[in-house]
Amino acid sequence: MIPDNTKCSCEQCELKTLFFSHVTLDTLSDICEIKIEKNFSKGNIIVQEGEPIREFMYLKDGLVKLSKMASDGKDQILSFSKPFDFVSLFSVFSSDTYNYSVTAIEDSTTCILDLDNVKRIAQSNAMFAMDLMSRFSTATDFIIQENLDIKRKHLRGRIAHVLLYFSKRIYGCTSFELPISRREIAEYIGMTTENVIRTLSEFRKDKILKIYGKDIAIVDLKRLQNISEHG
Amino acid sequence: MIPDNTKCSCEQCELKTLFFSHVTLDTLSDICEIKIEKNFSKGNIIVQEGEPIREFMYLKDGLVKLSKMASDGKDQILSFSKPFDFVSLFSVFSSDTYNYSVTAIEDSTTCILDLDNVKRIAQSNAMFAMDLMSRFSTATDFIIQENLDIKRKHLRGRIAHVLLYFSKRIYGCTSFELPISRREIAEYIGMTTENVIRTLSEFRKDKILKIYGKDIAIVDLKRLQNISEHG
DNA sequence: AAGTTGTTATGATAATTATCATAATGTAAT
DNA sequence: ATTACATTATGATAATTATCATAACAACTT
Repeated sequence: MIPDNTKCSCEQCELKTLFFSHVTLDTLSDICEIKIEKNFSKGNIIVQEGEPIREFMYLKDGLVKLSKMASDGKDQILSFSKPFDFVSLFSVFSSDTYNYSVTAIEDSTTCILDLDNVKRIAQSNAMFAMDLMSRFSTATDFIIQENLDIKRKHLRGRIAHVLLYFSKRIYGCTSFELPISRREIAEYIGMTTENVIRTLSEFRKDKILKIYGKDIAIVDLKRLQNISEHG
Repeated sequence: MIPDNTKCSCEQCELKTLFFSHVTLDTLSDICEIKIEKNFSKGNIIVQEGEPIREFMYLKDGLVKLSKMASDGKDQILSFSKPFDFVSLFSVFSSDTYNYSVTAIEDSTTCILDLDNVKRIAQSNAMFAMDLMSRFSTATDFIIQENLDIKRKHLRGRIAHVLLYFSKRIYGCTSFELPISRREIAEYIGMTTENVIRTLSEFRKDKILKIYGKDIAIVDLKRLQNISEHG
C-alpha cells in the first residue's frame, strides 16, 4: 500500500460533475478540503471485509475487484469496478461493516471522504441523495444481471463472456493484458483453475485467441461472441 | 389478476412506519389519497420486464418471485420477496423500464403509489431518500450474497439451501407448503428440473424430509443444515 | 368420459466438470 | 545462484450434472 495524501485539484476533477452535480460550490469545497487521495499498487487490499466503514470512497483511477471469502476459505469474486463506479458502494448505507473486500488489480487511486460528512450532505440535499441512489442502483443491477448471465452458460461460454467483458467494458480493445490470474477468473465465474487454463488453451488451438501469458488478443471476435451467447 | 381499489386505512398500515417514518403526516395523507391497492392471485404477473415504470409499488401481503427471461427463452429466478421488501425496487431509480418480471407465487396485495409523486418527495425530503436507499441497499446486498452462496454449492447443497430459506426466512416453520414448482426451484438455483426432483426424492429416502406433493416437512434439520453448508 | 397439458417421478446414458498427478515456467526472497 | 512458492499447463480418471425416454398422476377443457 502506498498511502499518499497528494493534493489534487477538485476544480479539475473529472468525477466532480458525476458525483456532485447537485452540490453547491461551497459544499463541494467543504468536502474537498478534507478529502484524502490514496494510491494502491496492483495486488494490494483497499478495504477488507468485516472492517468498520468509516469512509466514503470512490475509485479515481485503476481497476479493482470486489470479493468475499466463503466459509470454506475460498475467495469468490463478485465483480470488477473501474473509475466512475463506486468502491465503498454497497454496504455504506445498509451496514456498518464492509460486506466485501476490495483489492487493486491494477495500480489504483482512491479518493476518500469522511462518511459522516457525505451522509450529512445526503440528508440535507435530496438531489444528491437521489444521484447516489441512481448510481448505486445501476451498479448493483449490473452485478445481478452479470451473475444471471454467467450462471446459465457452460465453461466455454463463461470464459468467452469474461474475455469479452474485459475487451469491451474495461479496455475497449481486442488486445489487452489480463489484469487477473487464471485462478481469479475461476473465482469470478465459478469453475476450477485447471478448466480455465484448459479452455483458454482450447481457444488458442481453435485460433480464436492469441495468448502470451497474460497478454490476450482476440483474433476471431465473431466466434468468441457466438460461444459467449450459445456455446 | 384481480385489480381492486379497496380502501385501506393508512393510519393502520403496518408498512407506514417502515417506509414513511421521515415523512410528515400531511405528506403521508397526500401520498395515501392517491394510492391504489391491487390483489393478485397466485400465478399472476404483477409487472412484466420491459414495461415502462410508471408506479412505485410495494408488497403489502403475499409472496412474489423476481425473474428474467434469458435470450434462449428460459426463465431465471433472481429472488423471492415478501412484505416489507419492495417490489418495484430495483429499476425504479436507474431505469425507465422494468429489468425483471414480478409474479405472485402466493395470493398477494400490492400498494401502488404514483412514481413521480414519490420521486418528488424523495427529492425534497432527504431523510426519506436515505431510508429508501438503505432498504434498497439491504435488499440488493441480500440477493448478491444469496447468489454467491448458491453458486459455490453442489446440487444437494443448493436444494438444502432453498428448503432452509423457505423454512427460516419465509415461513418460520419446519413444515410448509412449497409455494413454487420443482421447475421454479431449478430456475432459481440453476439446475435441471429432473435433478431437483431426484434430489428431493433422495432427501425423502434418507429420511431428511417428508414430502407429499408440495407439502414439505423437514425431519432432520441438523442434517439438512450440514448438507447446505458442506454437502 | 376422453383428451390435453403440466407436474412429479425414475432410470439409463451421455456430456460436462472436478479432482488428482505431474511438470514446466515464472517470480520473489535470501 | 539457489531455494521457495505460486502460476500456467496437460493428461488421466472420477464425480457431478444434463439429456433423453418413459410413465404415473393431477388439473383443466371440451
